[in-house]
Amino acid sequence: MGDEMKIPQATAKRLPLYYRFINNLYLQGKLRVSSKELSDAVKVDSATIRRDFSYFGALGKKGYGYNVEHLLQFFRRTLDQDETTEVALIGVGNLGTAFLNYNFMKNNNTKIVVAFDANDGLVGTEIGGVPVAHIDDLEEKMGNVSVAILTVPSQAAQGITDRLVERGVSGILNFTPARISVPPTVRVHHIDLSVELQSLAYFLKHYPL
Amino acid sequence: MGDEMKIPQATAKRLPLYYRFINNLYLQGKLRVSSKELSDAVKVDSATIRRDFSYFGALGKKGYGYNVEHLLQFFRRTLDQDETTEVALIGVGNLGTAFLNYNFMKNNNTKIVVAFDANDGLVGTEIGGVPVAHIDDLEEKMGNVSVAILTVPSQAAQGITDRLVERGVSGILNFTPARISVPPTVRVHHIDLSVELQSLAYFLKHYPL
DNA sequence: CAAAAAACGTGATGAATTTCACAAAGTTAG
DNA sequence: CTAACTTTGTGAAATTCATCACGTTTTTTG
Repeated sequence: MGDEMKIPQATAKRLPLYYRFINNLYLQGKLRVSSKELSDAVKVDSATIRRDFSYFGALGKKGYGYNVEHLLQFFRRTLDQDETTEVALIGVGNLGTAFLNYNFMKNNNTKIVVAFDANDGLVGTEIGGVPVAHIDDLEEKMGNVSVAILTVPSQAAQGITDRLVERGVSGILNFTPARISVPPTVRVHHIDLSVELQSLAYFLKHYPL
Repeated sequence: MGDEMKIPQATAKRLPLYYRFINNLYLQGKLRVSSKELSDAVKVDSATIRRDFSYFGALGKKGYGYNVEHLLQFFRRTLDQDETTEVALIGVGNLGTAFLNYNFMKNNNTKIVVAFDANDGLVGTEIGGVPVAHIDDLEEKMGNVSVAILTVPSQAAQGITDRLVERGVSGILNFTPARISVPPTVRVHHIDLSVELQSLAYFLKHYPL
């Protein structure tokens, strides 16, 4: 729990990525892997990988590399893969539906357990195995999920956010273009698809490789 | 064109965000805005905003703030809003369909002009006004788009990428979990939904706010 | 008009992150 | 067993980025 609180955020953001690739290697039956091989796979500099791993102690062996199974077990523990985080999805539009059908993160530690929408035609149905409830019943039916995925129209974002926060949600993955306001105890990650596309276009024009 | 090449990447990534909010202000009829107000709206520290703007010269006036119209025109020019970047979308699954219907970036400088899929049932149809072609006809029908959105199954990612690169694409927005390999002249932005959700969960457990 | 308030632009600082580069330790081949 | 090779883990340097704090300029108020 209250482990070493000194793992850099940049490192923490890469952990799930490492986990997935190590899992792939394991499924492929690979026994060992070097930071260089892993680097080719995840496209992160090998020195960065070694540095990242080193925050957790000496996971590898000099001249050998890393034992895949050992590494996998370590990451499973570290990322709490055994304990599932329950997630609610708000807004079953195009994007929301995609996530539900995606059967998001089948092999991961997060699971969408309930969805909400204002459209009466959807309420009561199941999409991707997830029941859809009416947004008016949010407080009543969201249980005690602590994470929400927000895929509502941007005008609705702040209102819904306030209700989620009120209800005790502590993490929000915000796919709306709106920048939502939350108390300092709530963490928000923005994924702004239009900004991503535009900034890619900007980089192409102004930062030729 | 060959402007000042010294704009920090972190700044460049925020430009589209600034643009959108300034545009909102303009549509609301606001005439002026301070870095503090903008900061509240986009959730970026006001000093950071002033610093970002300063890379482009003195856009504001002391004691007054920034003139919204002037700022908007400046950003429109800087982000090449007048010149539309044509984009191809590969993979009309749940996520791809969502983007097409999203009518992505109506008011922006990027536009999906063609989509591709292997499903014969989709080929020939239009989704969100975008024609869907068969993936086998990729080379023939993609025109000279320079940016592609990749929403295919991860197994197909590298193969399609190679074809895109061969065809001259210089930017890829990759929504698959695969880390694709490209020549150094091609820019890839990864948006890894599962990593985003997992890292949010990790932060919540290990970095209490 | 004068004083007070607002707000920019930026030097300086500090924090976070990446990368270099190499000693130390282990592995492999003959 | 020895020599050659591999690869880690990490000090130190380099880079990138965010934030502070304040002089300066302009606006606003009385």
